[in-house]
Amino acid sequence: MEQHRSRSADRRDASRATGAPHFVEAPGLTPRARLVLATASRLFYEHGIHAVGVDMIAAESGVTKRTLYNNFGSKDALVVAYLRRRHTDWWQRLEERLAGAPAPRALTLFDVYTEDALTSTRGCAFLNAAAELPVEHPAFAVIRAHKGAVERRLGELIAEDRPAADGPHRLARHLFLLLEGAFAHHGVHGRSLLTEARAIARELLA
Amino acid sequence: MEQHRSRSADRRDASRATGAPHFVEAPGLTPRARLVLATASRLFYEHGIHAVGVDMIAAESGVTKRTLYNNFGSKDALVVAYLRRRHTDWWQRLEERLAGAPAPRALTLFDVYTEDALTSTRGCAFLNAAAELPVEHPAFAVIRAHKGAVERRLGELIAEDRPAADGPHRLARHLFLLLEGAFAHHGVHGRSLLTEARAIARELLA
DNA sequence: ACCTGGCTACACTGGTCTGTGTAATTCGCC
DNA sequence: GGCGAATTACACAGACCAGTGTAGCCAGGT
Repeated sequence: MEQHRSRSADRRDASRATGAPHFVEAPGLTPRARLVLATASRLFYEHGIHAVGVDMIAAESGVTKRTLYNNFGSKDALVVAYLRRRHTDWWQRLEERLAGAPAPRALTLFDVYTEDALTSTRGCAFLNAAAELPVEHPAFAVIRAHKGAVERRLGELIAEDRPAADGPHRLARHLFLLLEGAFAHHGVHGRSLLTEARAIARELLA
Repeated sequence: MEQHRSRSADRRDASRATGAPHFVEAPGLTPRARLVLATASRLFYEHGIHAVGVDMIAAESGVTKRTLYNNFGSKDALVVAYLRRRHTDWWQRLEERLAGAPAPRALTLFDVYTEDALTSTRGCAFLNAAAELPVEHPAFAVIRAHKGAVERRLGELIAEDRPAADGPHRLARHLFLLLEGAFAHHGVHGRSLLTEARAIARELLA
């Protein structure tokens, strides 16, 4: 299970090493591979990882299973790619919104999360993946890295909003808990508490 | 898939109908059925529902697969029983703690959650189940009912702590988000933020 | 004209999944 | 002792699972 590196993975590494520009949208991926990854993302998120087989992904992509395996090597690797890409896409969107956002910019995090919540009823892809993957799974590190990055960025934004405030750490944690709680609730009830969480956060930041 | 009612399910209903006393510990369940349910609870929680097969549950219980199916009828029904029981057990424990708890009793919820978090690293069984089950699954209603009950109870406790406070609803939601966020985080990082969440909650209640 | 990399088509492996059929056996209870 | 319910032992079905092997097609670049 997953002993070889795929050709496109090698290609990606090569482009990184030579400093060639790589795009957020499918860095070094073959067109078919991009298709597969997009389909897998949709299905994994919508139905869960265990519930979606590689046959389904290939069929839904209009691609042979062979192509899938030539590009990603294993289902586990595809899951990693899914979450990695989900993170980079999300992060880029966050930074775009942050660029022109008014203070307190910490609220922008709530806005981006709210955007996500509007187009789905399955909550947070990373929380869901963590719930059904064993901690030894290579994708688990991606999940932890994502959540850690979000929490860290939130801390930075709060420190920037109130430069010499007492206990920015605690406030950051407080807001992070509100975010996670609202998103977790969204996964259960299909509707979000993010607007409420945002309102609470605004009061706390005032 | 799941068209018949098991004999023991009929028996349980009968005991309810006749007003016979039923215990929280396995109401009307056969000894073997109790064993199976206990094993299933442990395995489902530890490894996730999709990752655990009925063969594994039967083997781990030292019971034939036939016995499992004679008692529960289907895996789906076993999952429902798992979450139902998890709810009733947890609820009973909560009410016991609440009985002799000092004000503000809303904090007791955090204490019970913290207790749970001490003995595991996989977060909330209900959030995890919601993450990997389709919304049409019969167990999903159990999950929603559980979370709804917790949120409602929290509202009652807050209303009791501060009888005429302004916006008890909002405060209840605020504390609920803290709870859920802390437990979700626990599922990802294996360590809990519940002590921090409790500290924040105590300040909010003061 | 040739070569190469991406892709298709398709069969196939070995394993696991939920669920069933059946006959023999044990257990609790009257 | 005997009745009936619970359980065992075990084989089996049919679907699905991740993953592989192989041969050939096709397009772009040189």
